[in-house]
Amino acid sequence: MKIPPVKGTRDFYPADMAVRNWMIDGWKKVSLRNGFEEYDGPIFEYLKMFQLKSGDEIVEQLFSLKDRGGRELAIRPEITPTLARMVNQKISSLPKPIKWFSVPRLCRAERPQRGRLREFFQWNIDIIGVDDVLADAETIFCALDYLQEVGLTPNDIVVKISNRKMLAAILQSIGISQGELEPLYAVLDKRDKLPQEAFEEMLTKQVGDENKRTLILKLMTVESIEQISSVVELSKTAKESVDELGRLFELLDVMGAGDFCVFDIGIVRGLAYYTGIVYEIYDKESELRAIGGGGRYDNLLKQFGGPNIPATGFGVGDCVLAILLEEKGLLKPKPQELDYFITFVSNITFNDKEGNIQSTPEDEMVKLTAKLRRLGLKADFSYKLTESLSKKLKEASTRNAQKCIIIGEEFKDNQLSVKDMATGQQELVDINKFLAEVKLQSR
RNA sequence: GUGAAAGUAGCUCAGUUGGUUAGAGCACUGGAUUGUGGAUCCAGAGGUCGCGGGUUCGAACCCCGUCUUUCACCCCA
Repeated sequence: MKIPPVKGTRDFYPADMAVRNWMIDGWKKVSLRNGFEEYDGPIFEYLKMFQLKSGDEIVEQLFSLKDRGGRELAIRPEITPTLARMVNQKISSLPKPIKWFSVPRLCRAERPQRGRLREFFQWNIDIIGVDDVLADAETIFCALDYLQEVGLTPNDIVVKISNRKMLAAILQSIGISQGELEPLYAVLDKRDKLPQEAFEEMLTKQVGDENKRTLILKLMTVESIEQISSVVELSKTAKESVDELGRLFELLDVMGAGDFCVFDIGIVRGLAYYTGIVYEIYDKESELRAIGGGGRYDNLLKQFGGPNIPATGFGVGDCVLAILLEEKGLLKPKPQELDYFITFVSNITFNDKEGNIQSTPEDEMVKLTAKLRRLGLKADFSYKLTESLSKKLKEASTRNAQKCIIIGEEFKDNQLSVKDMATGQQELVDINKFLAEVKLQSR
């Protein structure tokens, strides 16, 4: 019986695995050089943990199960709640700020589409315990540090940034009540995702008052921070958060990442828990869904039963990123290589003075391969039964061997033929000398 | 979860109005070449035409269902 792979999952064949490892290794390398430490949690948690943050409708979007003890569990659709729990548990003993990263494997029971699968990897970076907008700048820098590392430029991607605190303050000064904010965010978040007409229709349903609506529509057209004050008069809080946004762009400039970043008042993020700076990273043509996004979530740890501690962070999924890098020709995983590929010539034996067979070339091949492996080198041999050396050299080529060793007649004089596969040059080397040199090389 | 389109070899695709044994390129295996790779040539293997049912003398082709993928919604933590 043939069993197909599950909807929305991927099989990682060696070539795919090379891509996945290349990407994740890059994330880890950049995280570490930006001063973040790696953490991870369990792949499933209590279902309640995800309901707490996002409500009941989210239950439909995740894979849940009941264990034999009747516990309601769910496979993690995100790692932030786990992070909150882990930090809360040790909050008093952890030095601040907490700069942690993770590359969790996540599952969401959504309908798969291009760039969105049911199982994926997500690079997460968080800074906990810093109020300063510098922390937001640092997380954005870190994301860009990686994206630049793999070759993306301001011509390829853009970070669209806004401030929820600012939006809240302005909307409240227009006359939108606290309770209306949340559903209104959901509408405003759609500005770039819907045709203008559909957007205005949604807005009309949400905001009955025409004067307010006109102001909001006008506000949503501003293209720079400076323009905001020309549309509405800023309250004290609004002015502070506009300044905060200004300071963020200053810092991003100072860090040399300013070319990637723009202000975009349409960035709201659907999620309820964001409290300040919010941003999303897109491909320049906006052909794909968001590459990643994040922002400040100052209330989340408290919501998970911890102290009132500010936090900011982002997530970048592997699916959209892989599509973008593929399109740009920037997907360059290292091919699997061998240091040595060991072959032998058939139809000879190695005899003692009396003519008794002491060993065969095949045994010598296995012996040498084992020795090289024990010395820490990547070494392999052919399982082909063919006597054709040609075929074995061909295999050495396809295996990306740097050097090919041939055990033949010259082995009787303790010599190996060592062929450099890149230059095609071949030399006779004394076997003991060869092993001594390899030993030095492997240190 | 709703609506739409697509599905032929490992990959990219051809396949005439429904007509005999479903093809090509790349990749793979063997040989040309029993001590020399990447090239070339020859050969081989690989298919229940996504799956199930129906119409028909006859189905890769038409109809229904289903699965998967993609697109538009919902959602996007």
